Amino acid sequence: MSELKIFNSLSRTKEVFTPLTPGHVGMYVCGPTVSGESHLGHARPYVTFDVVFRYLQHLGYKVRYVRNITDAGHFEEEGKEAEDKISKKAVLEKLEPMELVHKYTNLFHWAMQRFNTLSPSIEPTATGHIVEQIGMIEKIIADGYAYEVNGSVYFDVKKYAANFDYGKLSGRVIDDLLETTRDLDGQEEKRDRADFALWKSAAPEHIMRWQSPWGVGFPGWHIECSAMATKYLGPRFDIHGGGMDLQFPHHESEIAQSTICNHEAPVRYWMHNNMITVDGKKMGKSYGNHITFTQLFSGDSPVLAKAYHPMVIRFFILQTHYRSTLDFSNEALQAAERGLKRLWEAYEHLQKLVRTGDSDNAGDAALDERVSGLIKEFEEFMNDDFSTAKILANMFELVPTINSMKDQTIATSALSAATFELLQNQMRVYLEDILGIQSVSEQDNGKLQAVMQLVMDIRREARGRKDFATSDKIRNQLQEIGILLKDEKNGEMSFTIS
RNA sequence: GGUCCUGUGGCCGAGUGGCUAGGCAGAGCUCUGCAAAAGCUCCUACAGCGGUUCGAAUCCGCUCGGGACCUCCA
Repeated sequence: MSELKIFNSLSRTKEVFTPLTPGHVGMYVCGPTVSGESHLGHARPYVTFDVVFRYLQHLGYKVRYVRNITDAGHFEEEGKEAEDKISKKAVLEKLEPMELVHKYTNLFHWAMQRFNTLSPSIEPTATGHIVEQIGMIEKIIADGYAYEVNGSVYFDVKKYAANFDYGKLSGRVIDDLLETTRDLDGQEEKRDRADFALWKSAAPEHIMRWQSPWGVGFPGWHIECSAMATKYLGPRFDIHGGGMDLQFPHHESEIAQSTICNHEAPVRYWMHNNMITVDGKKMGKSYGNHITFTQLFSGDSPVLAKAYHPMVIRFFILQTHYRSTLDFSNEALQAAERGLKRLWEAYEHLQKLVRTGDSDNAGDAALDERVSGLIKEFEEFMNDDFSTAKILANMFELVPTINSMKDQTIATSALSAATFELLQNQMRVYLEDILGIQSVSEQDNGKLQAVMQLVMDIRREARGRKDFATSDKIRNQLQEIGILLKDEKNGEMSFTIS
C-alpha cells in the first residue's frame, strides 16, 4: 500500500503524511466571512477539503476538522476609513450585525449541505472567541513582539523577522515588503509599515465592539484563526488549508502570531487550493465576476446559460487537481453535467448488477486484469496529493465495461467474482464516500415510483401489441413533463427526471 | 516594480524524460418499431526559438502570451 503524500506549501514539495499523534489528525480550514453571500469561488476550498476530510477518515484516522465562521467583520486594516465591513452593511440594510451574520451563516450551511460536504467537527465563530483572542494578544505583548498605540495593538514584524523566518510560507522577503507596502492612512501609528494589527481601537460609530485591556475595539484580521486553531487543535497541528490568496498575508501572519504565543510553528502541512477563474481572471466579489450559490442553483444570472445542480459543481471541481486554476464557463459546466450523468447512471446500473456464472474465475482474463488494475489505482491516485481528476478518468474508463455488462454484451462472469465485487465496492467507496458524489435527480418518492411503474407497464403492453401510437404518446408526453423514458436492451424500461 | 505560478487537440482538463489520460463537442458504424441511451471506431495535441539527452509536453536558457500575491479576498 502506498503512503499518502501531501504537497506542503511550506516546503513546496510533496511529503509523506504522518500525523503528530498516531491515529489522529487535526485539520484547520479557513471558513467563510459571513458578511455576504458566498460564491462559486468559495466552493473550491470547501469541496477540496471535504474530500481531504473524507479520505483521511477512510484511511482510518480520527479527524478533528475545524472550520471557522468569520462573523466579527474584518475591518480594512489599512483602508481609508478603518471600518468594519459588517457594521457598514448592517446600517445599509437596517439590520443588526448579528442578524446579518445569522442570515448568511444559514445560507452558507444550506449551500454546503447541497454540495454534500460533511459538517466540520467544530465550527467556531470569531465573536465567540474574543476572550481567547485577547489572551493571545496579551501573551504576544508580554513576549515583546507587539506594542500598543492609542488603544490598538500591532504585531512587530521587523522584530519577528530578525529572529524567525517571516515570509517562509509565501516566499516573501521582508525588505521587499517594507518597500512595496503602499503609503496609506493609519500608518503613522505603526512602528513599521509591514506590521499588522492584532487589536484595533473602535471608533464610536463602530457597532461591533468589545472591551479589552487596551480599550473598546475589535480583533485584528488574522488573530481569530490562530486563537481558535490553538484552542481546538493545540499549539501544533497537522493540516491547515485555505485558498492560495490567503497565503500572504493571512497565513504568514498566523504563523508569526502562533509561533510567538506558543513557542513553536503551528502547522506541519500547509495546503492551498488554487482559484476559480472567469476568462482567466480570479473570481472575486471585488472583481464583479462572481456567481453566488443561489444564482448558480437557480440559473438566475445573465452569465449563466442555465441552472446547475450542486453535484455538477462538485464534480466540476473534482475533475481538476486542487492546485490548478479552474476556469468557469457555461460550456465547461455543461460538459461536466453530461459527464456526471453518464458516470452516475453507469454507477447505478453497476450497483444493481448481479454476477452470474458457474465459476468464480474470470471468463476474460485480460478484461479482468484491466478492470482490477484501474480500480487499484484509485488509492494510488488519492495518495498522490489527492488526484481526484485521475480517479474520475479511471472511472470513466470503466464505464463502457459496466454498460456492456448491463446490456449483456459482456457477461458479468467475464470478471472474476473477486474483481466484480471489488468493482462494485470500490466504485461505491470512492465515488460516494470519498468524492462525495450523490444522485443529481430529485429525491425518490415512493408514490412517484409506483405511478411510473404503472405507466411503464401500460407502455410495455402497448408495445407488445405493436400499438406504437400509444407507446410514443406516453414517451413523448412524459418527455414534455421532464421525464425521460428509456427502453433498455433487455426489454426493461427506466426513467430519469431532468 | 518585487516574488511566484502558468501556456496541452474545437472546448475543459490529467500528465512521474521513452509506453496515444479522461470528459464534452464532432464524424462513421452497430443495436433499436422509432427514439433516447449504450457499444465499437475515428479525430495523436503539447506557445515560439535554442540547448542537454540515444530519446523532451516533461529538464535548462531566451522570447512572447496569460495569471496570482504584494490591499479585503477561498
